[in-house]
Amino acid sequence: MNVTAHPDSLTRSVEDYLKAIYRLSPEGRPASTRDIAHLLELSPPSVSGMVKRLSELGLLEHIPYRGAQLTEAGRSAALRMVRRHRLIEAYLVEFLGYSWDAVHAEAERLEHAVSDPLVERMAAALGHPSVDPHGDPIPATDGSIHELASTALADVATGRTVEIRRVDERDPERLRYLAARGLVPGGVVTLRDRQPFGGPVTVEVAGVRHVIGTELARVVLCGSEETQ
Amino acid sequence: MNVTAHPDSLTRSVEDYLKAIYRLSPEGRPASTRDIAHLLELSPPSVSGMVKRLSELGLLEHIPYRGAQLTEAGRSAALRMVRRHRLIEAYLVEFLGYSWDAVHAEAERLEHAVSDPLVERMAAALGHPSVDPHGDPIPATDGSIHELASTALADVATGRTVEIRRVDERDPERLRYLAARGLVPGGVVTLRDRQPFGGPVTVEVAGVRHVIGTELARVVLCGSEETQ
DNA sequence: CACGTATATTAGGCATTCCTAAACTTGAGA
DNA sequence: TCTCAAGTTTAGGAATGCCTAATATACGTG
Ligand SMILES: [Mn+2]
Ligand SMILES: [Mn+2]
Ligand SMILES: [Mn+2]
Ligand SMILES: [Mn+2]
Repeated sequence: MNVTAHPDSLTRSVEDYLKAIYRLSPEGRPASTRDIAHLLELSPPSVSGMVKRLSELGLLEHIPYRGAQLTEAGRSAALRMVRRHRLIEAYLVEFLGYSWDAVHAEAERLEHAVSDPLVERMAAALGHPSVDPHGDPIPATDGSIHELASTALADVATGRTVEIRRVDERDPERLRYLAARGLVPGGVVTLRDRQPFGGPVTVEVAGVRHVIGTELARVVLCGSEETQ
Repeated sequence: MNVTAHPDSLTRSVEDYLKAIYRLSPEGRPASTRDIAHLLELSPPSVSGMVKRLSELGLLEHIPYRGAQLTEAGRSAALRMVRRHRLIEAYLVEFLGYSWDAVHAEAERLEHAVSDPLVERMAAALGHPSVDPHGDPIPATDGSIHELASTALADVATGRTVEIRRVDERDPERLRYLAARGLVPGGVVTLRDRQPFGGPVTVEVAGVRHVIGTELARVVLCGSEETQ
């Protein structure tokens, strides 16, 4: 009803559900119970129950057996959490010596505990950055967000030179592996070889070649235009 | 049983109960249900129930109708929270431009969300301070804490000059009032007058006199030895 | 020592958030 | 069109953490 409703105090669970559903609805397509359950590491029945409650709260619309879709209120609450999460990550790297593989777990808890003023003080201390340490764009306070078009490293044409834009933040080991090879946002890579049948790609970074499996090459997103 | 038990994940509620009971047991004397309920703004039956659970968890000993007393495990968990709380307050003042009246509410939430490594990074950034912005001593990681003996401003002898050591942190308005008059830790005050029958005291700070009501003068703690 | 009040506990209930097992719906393929 | 597997929901239950109302205890006072 009240689209601009200020969700005075959503619980940690509710906030994480909204964030998950936001993440699973790139073009506003409804998110499935199964995918939400998988992302949050919960059972499908738990998700069914919560989705029902959130729809009663006006945070999402639910068509049984079809999926859940955020309302404007839900989307704005989700973006508020995404902003917090990414600014906290940036702050921890910039001011507390964290490495990019350790910040996600910390932010996942802190995002629910910080106040709005604290988030804005961190943003100011950082000079209002536009992306977090993984290259993910940071939504503005009004909920606007600039997603840059990007191509998975797995899909870059052979011979093409591209700039890495963002990397999936969730697996610390994967992040350490990538960082050790210069595969970080801003890094420039040239795709040298691609093996058929979903085989690995060979990339060149700062003159060094690395063979990267498909699964990994799918979570490294690159600028879709060549960067030279 | 396991005295050095690492409380792997106490809930926010449990952590706040332990902190409250620690605060209410200055010399290890048991804390009453009533006092715990008052400090946490909960009903006495809620406290009775939680105290029973915490004693089953080995975090405190409870003699029904008499009171609750922390075990070593409970005390160490409480001190861990106190360390977090006070370091967070110090960090917010030092690095994020917070004033001393705003940090308590923020720390009350953040203390449950930070990781041990983050707390230690904040401590290092601060140069391992010994007191927080309110003058409260910061326990070491091993749980040791140096409480300095102190006298309430309300009890300082007339004519005496003392240094302010610590101020109760809980009421932001009170903290602003005190700061505006120079009544902050490290501030030097001379007690000029005391009205009888629990009347106000007159103090001199940096050449200016202020009349301070008894209730207020009781939460301002001063060095028990003269400082000058 | 009995009484009454302050304090504490027990009884019973509700909201939240999770679970497993059972029942239901959907839709793709036989 | 029928079948059935995958996916979803409902049913039922547990833990946490809070509440109010009722009951029990402790202790100072007469
Ligand atoms: Mn989270
Ligand atoms: Mn990130
Ligand atoms: Mn707290
Ligand atoms: Mn403090």
